[in-house]
Amino acid sequence: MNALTIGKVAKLARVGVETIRYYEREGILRRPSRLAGSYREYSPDAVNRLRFIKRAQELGFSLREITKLLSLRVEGRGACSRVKRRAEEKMGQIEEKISDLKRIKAALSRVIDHCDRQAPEKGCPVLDGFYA
Amino acid sequence: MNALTIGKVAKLARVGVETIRYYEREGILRRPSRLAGSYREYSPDAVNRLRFIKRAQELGFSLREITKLLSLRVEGRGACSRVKRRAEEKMGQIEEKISDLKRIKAALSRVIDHCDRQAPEKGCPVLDGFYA
DNA sequence: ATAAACTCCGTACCTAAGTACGGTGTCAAT
DNA sequence: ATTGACACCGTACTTAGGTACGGAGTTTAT
Repeated sequence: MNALTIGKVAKLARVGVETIRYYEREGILRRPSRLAGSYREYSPDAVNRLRFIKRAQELGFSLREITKLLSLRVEGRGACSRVKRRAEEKMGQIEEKISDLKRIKAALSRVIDHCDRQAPEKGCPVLDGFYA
Repeated sequence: MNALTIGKVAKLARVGVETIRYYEREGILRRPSRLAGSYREYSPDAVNRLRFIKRAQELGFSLREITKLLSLRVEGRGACSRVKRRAEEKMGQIEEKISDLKRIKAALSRVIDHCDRQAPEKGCPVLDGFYA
């Protein structure tokens, strides 16, 4: 049999098998169909979903937030305005993240610049740039 | 006495007093000087440092990473190239975070757009946009 | 000068997010 | 048909990052 079993998904998404089972228990991943022998069988989408989850965590979102983020879609009438509001809210947050990251980036670039001109730096350049 | 005690710093930085003591134990915050009565006394910088730490956590950095980030400064000779290399590395990471956040943002904006035109969405628009 | 509010310290406890264990069942290759 | 790799499940353990507790000392306000 040549199915996408949990181990293969884990390897492709670079996560542990136990992590996948954990996500399933927590309702972050839908429970997959089962093969004859009771093994889990995944669709290739599961790999992307896992990769997204991992990356989103590195971007500072909790599993709870990620779950909500991934479920943002328009389904059925009435859901629309609610979904839209949540999407807009999240977009705002993300814009703030981007702008703070840019500030840290700019601060780092000042550090590098000071390095280049061998000017000894006093204080904390990274911090100094952040609350300017 | 009108000193910046731990409670005031905590309030200004919107963190708990216990968090500050925890950061001190973990070496993330330098141990402050003490007043006569053995109370901790902070400089106003401590507040900014704490705010930075909190924000950086929300941007997906661990306390360990944040500590290293905050210590990136040129001090003494020889340190320069090492500092520069680390700063450049971190800048790369940050650029990747920014670009992934932008992709999520674009995906959200597609969700909102679909909402506006009442077009029912199939699949997962957020996810679909991420691995395009 | 006494109470309320704040701080001290050490230790214990908590939550999120995994990670490991151990005994059993399944599959693929020899 | 046996062996090795993989999967099943439930439960227990771990790590990061706090948060709470409790008894004692200090400061501030009344």
